[in-house]
Amino acid sequence: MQVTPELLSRFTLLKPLPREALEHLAPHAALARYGRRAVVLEAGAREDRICFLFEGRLQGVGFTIDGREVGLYFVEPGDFCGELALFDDNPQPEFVIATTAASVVFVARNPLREVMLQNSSVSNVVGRKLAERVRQMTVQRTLLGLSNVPQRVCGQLYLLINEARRKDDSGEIVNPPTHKEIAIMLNLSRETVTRVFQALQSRRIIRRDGPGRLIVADLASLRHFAEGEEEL
Amino acid sequence: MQVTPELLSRFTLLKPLPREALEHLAPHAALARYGRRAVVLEAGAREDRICFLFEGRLQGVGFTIDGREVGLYFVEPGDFCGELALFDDNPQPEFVIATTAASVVFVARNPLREVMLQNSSVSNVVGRKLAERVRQMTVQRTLLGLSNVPQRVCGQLYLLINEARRKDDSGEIVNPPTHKEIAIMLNLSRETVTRVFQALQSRRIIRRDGPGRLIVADLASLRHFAEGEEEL
DNA sequence: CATCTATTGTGACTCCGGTCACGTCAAATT
DNA sequence: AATTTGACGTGACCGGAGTCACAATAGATG
Repeated sequence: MQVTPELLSRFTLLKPLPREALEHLAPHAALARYGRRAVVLEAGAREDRICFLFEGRLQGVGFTIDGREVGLYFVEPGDFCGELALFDDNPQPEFVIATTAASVVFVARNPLREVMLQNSSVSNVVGRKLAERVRQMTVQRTLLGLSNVPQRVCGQLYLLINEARRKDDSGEIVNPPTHKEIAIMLNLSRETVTRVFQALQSRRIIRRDGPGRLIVADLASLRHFAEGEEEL
Repeated sequence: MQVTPELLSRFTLLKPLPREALEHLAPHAALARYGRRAVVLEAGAREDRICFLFEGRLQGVGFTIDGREVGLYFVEPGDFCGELALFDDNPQPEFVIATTAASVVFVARNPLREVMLQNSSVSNVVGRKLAERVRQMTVQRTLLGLSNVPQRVCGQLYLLINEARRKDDSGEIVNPPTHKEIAIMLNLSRETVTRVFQALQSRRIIRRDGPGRLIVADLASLRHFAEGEEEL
């Protein structure tokens, strides 16, 4: 499907690009839709395109030798993934899977790489974004160091809100990940996540609102638990 | 202390640089020595220099809210750290600590950034290196997904050998990390790591050789355990 | 509407790694 | 040489998360 420069400019990464660069990229971009659980990027493959998420939610997923799933990161609308292909020709290290129905824009690697190299301000943006991902991974890894498991879950929830947008004292997460998807991010079993969610719901800290919305009613309390100032 | 272009060119990152670039950088470089446990880079600080490790071993370390140490990565001689400062002005996300006495070369951020931007082949190299770090973190995170703990330790040992150099069927690790330093990489207690090491030693798979050398006598067996084909 | 499938909810049991409390040992420091 | 320090070694105990099994939903799908 045809992609317009306007569509491309709606992504924060591409927004600062000059008009001409966007027009150069548009012919090499394509829109795609995926159903829940579909594989968007394949691990081990030499992907020749970068994936920009328009709507839905993606998750980077790895697999241990014994077949256990490992959650690496979530991709929120407006963000992108598979950007390692811009830097070298090594294969994509992890799978990227749609956790909900999702629509994405693929941009071919080489044209984007050209734009990046020609325009130094652009390579700055891409580099910054990659650096940001490293920071994100560092935070996520640090979460795993928490020995108190409910604390870990609260911390993850808190991160999820920040990745979306956070209002004053409450937040909502659209297309929230399933318990299992959260569990693999935190090296926990699905049941444990369920139990923590139950505890949070009974304390009116979180609440489900229909199918695709999770509402954090009491963000302050959530942060308390995430920071270990109070035990669940 | 004064640093020569020759010294700089001994680092794999800087090796491909043209002579003139190295001469441009040399005046902005300084050699430094650190004792064991010294802090080389400070978390939260806006470090204005990149750290190249000449000899010794460094470890990236984070801290959880409850004060627990989290091991993020090891830095081997020839490698570097603190490179995020090349991409943006955000603070260094984690501490970097010398796990052994170490000598490092600091290169000021701005001159290196200039060299990187002027010479597109250089920014390629730096970008590749950052991408490689993301892959490394992904592998490390995947290790944590293993439910079998001895397997996790063997996998880490195997990574440590690869980061150094690996010979046919045995390898050695100079300046091996302490049990505690390995433990925080794997979300384990120091005692657990000790017990696994004991098991590996009694099976003649690993062996200590003096203070600063750990010898992997049977690399094939180590890999077996790392891949879960045999249980410890 | 009926059926099927995936997600969520919940209890019981087990086990294994953390914690604690030591002891040992080697290396650095005085 | 004596002392101190930090790393390594090891046992006993215990708690808590994984696992298993199953029920109850809720969404998809025909």
